[in-house]
Amino acid sequence: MSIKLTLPDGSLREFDGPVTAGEVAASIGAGLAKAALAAQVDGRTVDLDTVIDRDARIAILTSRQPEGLEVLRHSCTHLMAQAVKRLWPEAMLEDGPPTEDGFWYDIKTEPPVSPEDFARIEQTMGEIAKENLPIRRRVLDRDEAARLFESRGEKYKLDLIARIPEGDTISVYEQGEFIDLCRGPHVPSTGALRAFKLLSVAGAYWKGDARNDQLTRIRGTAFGDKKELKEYLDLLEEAKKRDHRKLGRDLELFMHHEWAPGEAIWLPKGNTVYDTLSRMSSELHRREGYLEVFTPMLFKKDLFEVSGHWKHYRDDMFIVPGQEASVLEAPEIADWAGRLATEAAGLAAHEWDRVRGALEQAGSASERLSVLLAESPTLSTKYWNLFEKKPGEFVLLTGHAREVYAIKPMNCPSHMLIFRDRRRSYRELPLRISDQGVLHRNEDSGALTGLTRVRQFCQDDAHIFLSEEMIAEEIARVIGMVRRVYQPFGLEFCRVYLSTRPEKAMGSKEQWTRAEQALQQAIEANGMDYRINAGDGAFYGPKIDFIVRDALRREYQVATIQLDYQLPARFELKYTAADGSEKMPVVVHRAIYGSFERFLGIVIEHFAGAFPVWLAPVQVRVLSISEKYVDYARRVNEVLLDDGVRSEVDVRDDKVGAKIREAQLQKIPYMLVVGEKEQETGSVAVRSREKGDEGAMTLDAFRTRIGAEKALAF
RNA sequence: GCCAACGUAGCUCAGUCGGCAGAGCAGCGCACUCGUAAUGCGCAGGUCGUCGGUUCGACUCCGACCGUUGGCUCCA
Repeated sequence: MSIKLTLPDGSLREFDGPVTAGEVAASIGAGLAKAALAAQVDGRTVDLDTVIDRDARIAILTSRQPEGLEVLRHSCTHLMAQAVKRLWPEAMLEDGPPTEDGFWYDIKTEPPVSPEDFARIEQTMGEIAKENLPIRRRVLDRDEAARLFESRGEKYKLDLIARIPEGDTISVYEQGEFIDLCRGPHVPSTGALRAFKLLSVAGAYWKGDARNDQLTRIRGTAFGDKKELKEYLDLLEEAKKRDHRKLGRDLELFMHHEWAPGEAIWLPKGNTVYDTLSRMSSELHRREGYLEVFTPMLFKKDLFEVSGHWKHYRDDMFIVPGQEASVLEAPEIADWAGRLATEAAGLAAHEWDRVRGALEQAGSASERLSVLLAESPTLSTKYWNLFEKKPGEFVLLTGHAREVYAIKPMNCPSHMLIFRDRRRSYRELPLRISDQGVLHRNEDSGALTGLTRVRQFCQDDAHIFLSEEMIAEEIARVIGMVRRVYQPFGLEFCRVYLSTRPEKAMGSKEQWTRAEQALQQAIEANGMDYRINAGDGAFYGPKIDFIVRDALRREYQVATIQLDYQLPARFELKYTAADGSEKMPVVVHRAIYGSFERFLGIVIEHFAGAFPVWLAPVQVRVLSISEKYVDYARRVNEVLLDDGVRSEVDVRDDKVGAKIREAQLQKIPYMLVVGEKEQETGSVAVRSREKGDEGAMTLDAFRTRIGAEKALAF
């Protein structure tokens, strides 16, 4: 019986009988056989020793294909686990998958593995690789598997086995003394693993639950060869150099303070960049028919009760108790303790006796006040507005107890109020309301990082009120805007995700289907590459997320467009249709930068702090060669300032080399060196950040040049 | 919020066994008046994150808290 295999290039290979994937690789070429790590048979990734006994499409995987690299990394995490078991025989393994850029394994050791152990582990990994142990797959039944891992004391593995669905094949992979429960596939032997590196450790909970055991997640990465590994490690180095937190400090863009955790303090230069982004965005939105508004930061909680945030989002909101309560400081506590003690002396005898008895046990003013309020019903009734909230903390209510306010975490609720402010006509739709208001979200302390995750931020936010028929066209417009916004930054578009109806969703299935189709239509009209995230939509509507890639090819989710059927219903929004009937609009939430803070963080790293002229906080620095030319340098600076150029002047007593060095480190796009020659001819010697010395030109010529380059980019 | 590590001058980082707090850069002053990535000399700079405990004595050991970082969870 002959077997016909189709290769990826379409060519056909015939074999006399069943063959392994490895044999197919060998029949194609010795080089391929050597590089082969696994194979794909009819789209399924399998081990090289898998026997193929029928006609199929086959592709041999090496570390060049993403699928091959994934197999390599998966095997590498086994290699690491084996090394850890050799060094810590009592170590227990949990789970160890490959990831997008490496792998990790959750391991329980006592004490936990630390980065100091990496060198030893890597060395042992190298030894095991050198032993070139064959990696073999075995299929076990459930009981055999359970007995095997039971005997090895791998209690987490027993749990994994128990969670494998009934009927699924249970397989283990064996290399030397090491056996791991694994679906596979894997590389043929440990010798195929040559280029790997351990990177970090972090705590991880068993099954991701804080109540469970704390495991150590050891992360590492692996590549097909040492060169690729080095390139990746260099990329990590480069990313570290570009870290927006470091550049933010070095370039004096923003700062943080422990008294404002999660909130950036924008320094003059950072504020200039921020403001530039903001102005560009406002201008674009104006041209696109958006109406910008300015709305309160503080609302009574009633607004959020209507919007649903009070119920669903309260934990993430900052609540402001109006003027209703104040916590007493020590002197006030002493005051109140004294005042109430005086009054207590005039109480009825039976009450006073009890209070006096307890007072004798009390030491501090805080304890005395606590006793007075607890033991005397008369006093605690009279001073109902004073009470002990927790031991030692006294709260004084000063009135208006019902007026609780909250700081807005999103703009949408206030925009609902704007729509509802008067009767709306179909002629006004789509009504586009934009808002760069300040938002606060009380993010978990452990989640905060630089500008990436903050508690205070602004968005280039807008809400579009429209009818259902308008959705496809309007979304297409928004997508057009999104592309336009990223273009000047040089951020590369990768793809979009369309997230569809989740399990728990509001609104009818038909309505969702219509909405999803409208979004899909808009995406296709823009000719964009997209993937569907089934069931990942918000409960109130489907959404589109945009992914971009920066200069280091790192991917970020930035813009988002979400359809919402819930808020219009909650706020009972309506407009008068052409036929005189009343209809409920649909709302589109959309942001393009997303948050200014996060976007700026991405942009800082993307440009490595070397902003293009139109975005640079300082566009020009004029450098005087010596004291004699200070006046001329100042005049040049004035002229540029009058032109609207962000220029400054360095007239310190320092060598020009030192001034250049400093301006270069500050990543200022243009340095204008002025000395005797320039002063005499009314010119400037131009040095650009990228090209270095460009020679002299007249000041007017430079003004023309910088004028063109500083124009806002969209 | 949870786990771990970290917190010393504005920044980057030393600081031995518990015994007087250190460097480079930045800053300030003076001299030099300079032509494309660091001129020289000098001065100043510290509640060693905060509070408490142990000790004759704490930057150092212990505890709590605050903050940062990495991860988890969350969010999207």
